[in-house]
Amino acid sequence: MTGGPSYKERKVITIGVVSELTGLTERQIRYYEERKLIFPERSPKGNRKYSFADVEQLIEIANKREEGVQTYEIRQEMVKAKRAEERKQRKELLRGEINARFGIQKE
Amino acid sequence: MTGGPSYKERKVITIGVVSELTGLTERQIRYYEERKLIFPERSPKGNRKYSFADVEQLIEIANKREEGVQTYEIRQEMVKAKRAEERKQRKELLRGEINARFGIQKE
DNA sequence: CGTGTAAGGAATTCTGACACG
DNA sequence: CGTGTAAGGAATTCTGACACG
Repeated sequence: MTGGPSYKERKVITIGVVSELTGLTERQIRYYEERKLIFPERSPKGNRKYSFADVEQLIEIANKREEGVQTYEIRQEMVKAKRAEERKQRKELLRGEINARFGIQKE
Repeated sequence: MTGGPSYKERKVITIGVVSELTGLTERQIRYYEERKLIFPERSPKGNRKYSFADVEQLIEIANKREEGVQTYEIRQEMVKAKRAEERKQRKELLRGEINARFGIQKE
């Protein structure tokens, strides 16, 4: 809990390197951003920077595209997964609060 | 044991980003390479690429430089540390071989 | 020794657009 | 829809060198 995001999440990789790592063209990578499938940060002067997690996400996207899945569908899956994740988070938070007030000694 | 070097060791970061991350100038970073304190890889077209481990190494170098330690001395420390590491490795390897031939059932 | 800087060139990245389908 | 490409400009990176000390 000290140094911020881990190596996997730090956004430090330029688009050219991401292209090498994923086999995708820069055009494709920028397009997937336009379709909200990937969210690079920007350097001070506006260059895109990606994390290893982004690279892995892009590889998954590439696989789905090869299977003929459209970017819109991939986007829907992502939104759905994200909502499920949030539900889980809220549930755990709630369980924690309940335990803090009533828990443990009760049973 | 599958996908090669981990996030920490993959050489994917360009010198400009390393400069931001470490606070060192590109000139300094290239000079420390000349003095064999750091070993970036090269992209197909010759651009330097660094790992997170390299970034951390550079931060340590920067700290030592601030204390007035010369690059030559830093280099010596690195060589020494590397040798100690190799000795440890050989020792473990040897122990493993001995165990494989004579170990365990003997006692 | 360690670092700054100006120099010139090559490679990178960016955006907006046209093309095909 | 998803991707290629040519266009023009701005920023990046590279090397070898001179400077100071």
